[in-house]
Amino acid sequence: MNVAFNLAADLDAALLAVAPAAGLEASGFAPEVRTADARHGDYQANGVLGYAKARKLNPRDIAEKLVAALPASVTDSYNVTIAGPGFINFTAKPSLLASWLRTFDTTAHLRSGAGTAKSGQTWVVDYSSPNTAKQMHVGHLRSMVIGEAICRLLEFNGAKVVRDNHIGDWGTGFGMLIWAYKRHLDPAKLATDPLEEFERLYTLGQSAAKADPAVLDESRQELVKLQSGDADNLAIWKKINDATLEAFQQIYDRLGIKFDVTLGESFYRDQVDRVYRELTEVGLAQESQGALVVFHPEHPRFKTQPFIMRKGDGASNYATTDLATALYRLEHFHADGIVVVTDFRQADHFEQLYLTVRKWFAERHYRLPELQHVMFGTVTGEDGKALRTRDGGIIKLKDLLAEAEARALALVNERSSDIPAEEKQAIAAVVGLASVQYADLSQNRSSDYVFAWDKMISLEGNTAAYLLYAGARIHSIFRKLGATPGDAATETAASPLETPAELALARKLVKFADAIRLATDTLRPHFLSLYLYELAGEFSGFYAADKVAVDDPAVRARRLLLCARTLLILETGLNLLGLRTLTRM
RNA sequence: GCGGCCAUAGCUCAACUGGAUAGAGCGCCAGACUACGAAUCUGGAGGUUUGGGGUUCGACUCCCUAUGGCCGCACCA
Repeated sequence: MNVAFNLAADLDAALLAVAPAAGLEASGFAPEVRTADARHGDYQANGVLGYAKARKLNPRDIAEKLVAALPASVTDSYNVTIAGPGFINFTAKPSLLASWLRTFDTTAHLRSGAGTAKSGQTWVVDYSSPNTAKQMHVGHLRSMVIGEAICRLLEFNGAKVVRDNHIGDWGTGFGMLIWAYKRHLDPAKLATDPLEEFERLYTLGQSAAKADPAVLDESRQELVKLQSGDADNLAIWKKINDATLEAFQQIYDRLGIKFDVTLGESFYRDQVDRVYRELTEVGLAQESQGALVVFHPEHPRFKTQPFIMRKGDGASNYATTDLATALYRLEHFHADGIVVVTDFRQADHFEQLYLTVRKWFAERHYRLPELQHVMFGTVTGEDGKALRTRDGGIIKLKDLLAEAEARALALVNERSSDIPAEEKQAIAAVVGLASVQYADLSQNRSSDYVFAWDKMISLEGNTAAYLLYAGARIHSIFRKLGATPGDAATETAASPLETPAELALARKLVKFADAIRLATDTLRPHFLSLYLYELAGEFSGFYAADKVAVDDPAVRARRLLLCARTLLILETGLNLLGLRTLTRM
């Protein structure tokens, strides 16, 4: 039997194919097959309701005609019923579930099943993108964690992904920083902890500029000098950037993030003139109060709120570099899609940017890639305000990760006394980091999220530890029985799935495809997280209900097959989210 | 002032972008280890989806409105 990876898409296509035979106008009919509440079956088609409504027809009649026209390939695999006002419900038969599980038996096979959705496409994903000369703090975490998960999802769907760290290394802040560097540098501190020193200088420059307009003016001039190639300022700038990037790399290594390119704002410095020229030529840019700006007359707000692409003093800003960046991603990477992962406060900026890019590219007949601003909410403390240390300071990311590991270690020590100390340390590193990542990924990215250690590493509920534990338990079964996950000789001996818990688990497993599709289409990894949590729950139920280590070899074999596939999908899914997994904990 | 986002169980969050009786976890109550790992599982209680209108076969979801919160708005990113 030839089984589709995505059963819902397969059913959708089947319904569409028989629509003409059932007397429907195929052009106006979308089957709308989606996963269903388990009470109703595995999949449901809702499309006849809308179709019938638009034509004032009886939806149940239409549903009946469609079902009658379905080919044997569908009716052999599903129990099909019509319910309510005209829902068509599909319940997969055990034979179909078994075929799917036998077909998608390795990560490579899962990948080839999923990898058709975006094959041949190139996506540039712009994430992390911190400003240099500052330490990474907790606010930088979401972009990294969500961005990496999105990269992996896109790759799994067959896209070529370019991970681009679009660092902020060319902004106004550098004017103040260079101003302070020239006057207040402490060489001893520069040698011992450069980032602390840059941060001190930056803060110093910032407050000096705020207090004294003359300093502000001098800072601006430092920036203009830098941007026009002044050798001294460039040398200082380079020193700052090199030291900062080195420090960032330690965090990236820890999170398992590897950028393909690090093209910060400074990379585009010699491309901004083309942006000024083209946008002026096509009539989008205009002078206003000394600056070069873009208005969007059709937009309620942006008709008066300018998109400033060159400042009054002649310096570029992030609008300029972002415009140049969009062009570069099209021309150099041939991007079909561009994803920028930043917090929601930049929503206005990206709306203006994309409006401008669309008009600009249309005027010049450039191909327009799909432009996505993936935004996310604020990380808050339990008081609902932005997360801070107890004394009101900013939480440094390296401290936060260290605390996660320490808390995880305390827990491993408490729960797993029989594991050697060095392995406990390694386990704690995985659990600690995964908990922090998963807390972010399990939640809809657009809402703010409350950072609470206890909920994050508490091991109960929708947490990384719960998922890792499910995996560790499966590994433990195979260890105990001396079996290997996915072993072909074992699996050929498997008898048909039978018990309610076996079937429920199998039903959940085949829906991996739907979770992947949903998470990728919406660029929202939490749909995958939620699925994995439900899968782990389904496995725990199965584990409690049906013993794997039974004497009957055929029963044992089919349960081992279920264990192996659960493990495969669980680990594949967690890896797609950017988490590492464990064999015991 | 203009605009954006948000408001779901006591708490933290889901609800597949308009589908069927709004679901989980924590907490609470009651159970399950001579069981392949109890970091687990099985039940139970808990809701006028912030209030009020509207759109339609159907609304947490779309529109209007009120309230409350977060955020952005001329040279920071």
